[in-house]
Amino acid sequence: MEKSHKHIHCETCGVRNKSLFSDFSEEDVHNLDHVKSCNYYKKNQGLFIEGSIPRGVYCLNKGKVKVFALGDEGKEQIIHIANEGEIIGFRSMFSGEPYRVSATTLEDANICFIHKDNFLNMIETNPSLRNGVMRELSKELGDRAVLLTNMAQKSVRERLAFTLLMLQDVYDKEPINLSREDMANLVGTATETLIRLLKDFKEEKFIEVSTRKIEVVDRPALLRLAGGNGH
Amino acid sequence: MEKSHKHIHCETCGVRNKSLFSDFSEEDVHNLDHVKSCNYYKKNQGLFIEGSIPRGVYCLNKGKVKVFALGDEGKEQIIHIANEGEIIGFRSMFSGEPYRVSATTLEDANICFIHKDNFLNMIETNPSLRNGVMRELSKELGDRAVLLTNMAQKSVRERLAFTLLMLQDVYDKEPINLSREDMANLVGTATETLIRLLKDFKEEKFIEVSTRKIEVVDRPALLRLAGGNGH
DNA sequence: GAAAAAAAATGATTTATATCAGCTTTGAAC
DNA sequence: GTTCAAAGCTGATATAAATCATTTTTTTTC
Repeated sequence: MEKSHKHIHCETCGVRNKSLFSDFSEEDVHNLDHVKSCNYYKKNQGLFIEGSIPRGVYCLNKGKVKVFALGDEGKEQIIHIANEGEIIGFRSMFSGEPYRVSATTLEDANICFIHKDNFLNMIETNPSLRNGVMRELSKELGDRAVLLTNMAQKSVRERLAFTLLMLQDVYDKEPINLSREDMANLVGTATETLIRLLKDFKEEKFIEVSTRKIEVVDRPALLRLAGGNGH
Repeated sequence: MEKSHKHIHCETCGVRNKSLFSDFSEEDVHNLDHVKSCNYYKKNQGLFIEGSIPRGVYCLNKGKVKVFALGDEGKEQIIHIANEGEIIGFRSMFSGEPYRVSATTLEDANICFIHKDNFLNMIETNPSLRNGVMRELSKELGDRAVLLTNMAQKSVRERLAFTLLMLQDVYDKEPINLSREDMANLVGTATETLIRLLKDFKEEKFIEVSTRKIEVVDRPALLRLAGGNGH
């Protein structure tokens, strides 16, 4: 169901330069290619879920993945949207705990899997990977402090502006393509509220919307809103 | 102003067993003691502030420290309360960025300082410290996913219950002793709202309050509230 | 120990946002 | 191309929580 035997070679992987494996030696890359496996995932397919035990890490070759926690009423809180080149699932591996979050594809995807033992071994023996991982963990910790502050102190309108800017970066030149529900779960609001605010933003000419696709057309305005006084 | 020359020896430090240095060899401890410096901090004294460049890490020997980010209107969002034995400030060091958060003592404190170079050197050469740091980073990242979800999805009442339980752990057997403003900045609400809810909790016999000190007397009730349906 | 300052508490009012209910459009499946 | 389910949208209403304005209590300072 989820497996494809089409192997993507790390040696020629187009997104490796964006990844934590970017400064691997030729030998390391070869070894990496040897131990990893490649899988094809359909849209909305789960990679792992909260509470289960990590078996390894996932390396995104193609496609985006949402990382989310479940609230008490089962509502998803999206913590992060992972993009091509990103490695996900390594956090819980170091802490030895079960996953604290779940991950699901947002579109059809090619994702490689590296078994825990192999990955931890690479961490031990490869200082540059290790440092990259530590840098990544630290950076994300900082990002989350900002997210938490936004969530606690900003209005939904401000958070939406912030989120749209973030999404624009993730989707790069392409239009943002996310369900309203996912977007609401990212902003931390009700779907209805999100829809109403999107309409406002559209009328205020901050964004352009065609069915579900969204494009940011007035970045400075959103920046102003997201940054400071959006009242 | 902030310096005391009373040196606290790592060899006999009472909280070292709770710290990331707990399984240091005798030699490592001796070396650590040699490179660190000890300082006395008064209540509400800053250790470092958002935007500045990390010079090293801080190891709490005595006293608690609040770690917080500043919102756009200058309101503090408290991210974490660090306790004795904790090492703080190492996150930004790995990412090479300026601090994303600030840290200030909540009470008079003894805090040791380890210079960046020395700390990074220990990380390089001491796998157990390194693994401890990675475990710590990962764990905290998981905690923050939960915090973010709480902030996005729970009511202030539920978050207060959650926060009180957390604070009870931090203060251990002692009563919680935090200003109402700090507590509000931890819960993510207005000070007035926090005060009103504390009154409710007191009337519902979940807590006992004497002036500013708070004791949890009905932990199960708070757990129920914090966990699930607090409406 | 009185005076001043800071923190805590209370009351009244407003408002942003959730919730509920119904309607419409879109895209998928046959 | 028609049918059906899911996603998107709109309107009405309720409410949790912020804000503003005072008052009271506690803590600090001289």
